[in-house]
Amino acid sequence: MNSRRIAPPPAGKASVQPPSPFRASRERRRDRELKRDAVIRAAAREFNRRGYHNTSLDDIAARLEVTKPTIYYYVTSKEQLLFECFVAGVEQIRAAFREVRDLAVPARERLNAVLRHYGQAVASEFGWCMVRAEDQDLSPAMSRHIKVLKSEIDHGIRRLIREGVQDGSIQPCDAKMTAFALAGALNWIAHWYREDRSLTGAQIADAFVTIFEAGLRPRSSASRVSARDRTRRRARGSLARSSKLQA
Amino acid sequence: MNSRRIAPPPAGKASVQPPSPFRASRERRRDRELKRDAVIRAAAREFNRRGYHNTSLDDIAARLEVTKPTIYYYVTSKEQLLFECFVAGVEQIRAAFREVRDLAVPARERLNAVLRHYGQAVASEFGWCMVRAEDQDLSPAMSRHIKVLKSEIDHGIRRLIREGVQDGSIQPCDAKMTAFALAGALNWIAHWYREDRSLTGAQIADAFVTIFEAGLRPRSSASRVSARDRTRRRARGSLARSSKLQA
DNA sequence: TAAGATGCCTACTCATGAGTATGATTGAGC
DNA sequence: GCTCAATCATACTCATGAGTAGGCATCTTA
Repeated sequence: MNSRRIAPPPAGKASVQPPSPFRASRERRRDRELKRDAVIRAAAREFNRRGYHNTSLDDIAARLEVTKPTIYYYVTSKEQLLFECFVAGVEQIRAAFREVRDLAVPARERLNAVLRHYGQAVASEFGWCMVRAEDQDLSPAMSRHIKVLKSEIDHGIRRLIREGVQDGSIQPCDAKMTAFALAGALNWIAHWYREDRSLTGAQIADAFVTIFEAGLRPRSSASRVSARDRTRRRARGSLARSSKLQA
Repeated sequence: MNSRRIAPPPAGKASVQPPSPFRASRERRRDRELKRDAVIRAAAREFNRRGYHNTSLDDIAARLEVTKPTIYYYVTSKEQLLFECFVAGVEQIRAAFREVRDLAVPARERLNAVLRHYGQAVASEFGWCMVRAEDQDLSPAMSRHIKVLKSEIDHGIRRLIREGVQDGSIQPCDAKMTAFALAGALNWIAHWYREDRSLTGAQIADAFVTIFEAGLRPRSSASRVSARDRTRRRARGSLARSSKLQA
């Protein structure tokens, strides 16, 4: 419920292990905000590594080389920790919407810009919390708050899609389902990006936008040769059987 | 580790509350398999409702109108319960691959068929478990097993994409990223389908396949009017600013 | 109808982890 | 140097929930 917001992660590659500001110097220095941010960021990292329920506050504290009560000095509960991580991630996406709102370009380009930022946010250190924060893990109040934020983003995407259909820059489609598909593909990055970090968040986002734009079906220019002619005939296949796949 | 597999859910709309076979009749009947399936299905439902960690075995037992030790009579641990739910979901997708393998149709159509089954599986009662089963919640052995199954499906999709690019039925693209995007969009159904059940799993899957096929950019036939001409000019926008969105 | 075998329950153990009471230590301002 | 507030640690409490020990019915089979 704190209105402060975590700054986006420092530029450059994901820092491997940022030094804890707690043990930075022997004297206890008084930079509360800095330390609070460090607590939340450490929590995000641990949640990302081991999941919310499998991470104890002792784990997070150990990461920061402090003890559990110190965490509680900066935050009121474990739940709030998750919530703050969530908000930090979502805020990056909200910023993308604001940045794009007044641009004089077709809606599809504005949508692409938002999706690019979206993808990068999901690949950030807060991505996991943003995407996996379950209503079930949070109190009703926080759950409601999160739902509102999520819904806001969802409707922002739908609106851009509708505008794109209107201005002709986007293929006519069901805005709701399309928004679900786009957001889902991007959200899912948080699941596999931990294992496979061969690309940066920006590269992934770009690749996804390219895929969304083009679609699977070949464009006229690319389908000079009839697809049917090149189809491999298969041994035991039958076209009759294929009909039931449409059911 | 049990090799038995749960049958796909009974046809028709999602049954609201199937009667517990435990209290079906006064006499204790000896249909072990049936009851075991009921245990796993009940677990899937509760995990779906409240999440894995927020569901106690007492909850699941209560659902079945039995007590916790009864659960342990059919299953060795909570972890195994999650694992069985996962496998039950994944098996539906594996079946789709088998069914499609020998069809003599372009790869894009085979891919579409798989994606349709995929979407329906994710919208099924086992969808949540299949999609949200985290490695972190499971023992190393089961985690490995799950990763193998997931990877199998992932590579199956990639293969179909590559075949489609080869036979000309699919737009040239990065098979790995495209597979991630498709699977992600479909997996995400498990997240929102609990709240919004206005469509059936099959309808959602169809809608998604349509979206994937078409892509966002209008097809030649649909873009008779230049997009640029229809673009709304916006008050405070500037094209100069838009350049930084590409960064 | 006696003797297992099967199915299920009552009543526990026990580890884990969130959150707290209390007090020690340090720095800032006077 | 003294005082107070900010900062952090030691050492707890306490609820929860996974898993188990042991026993009582009920059914099957001879």
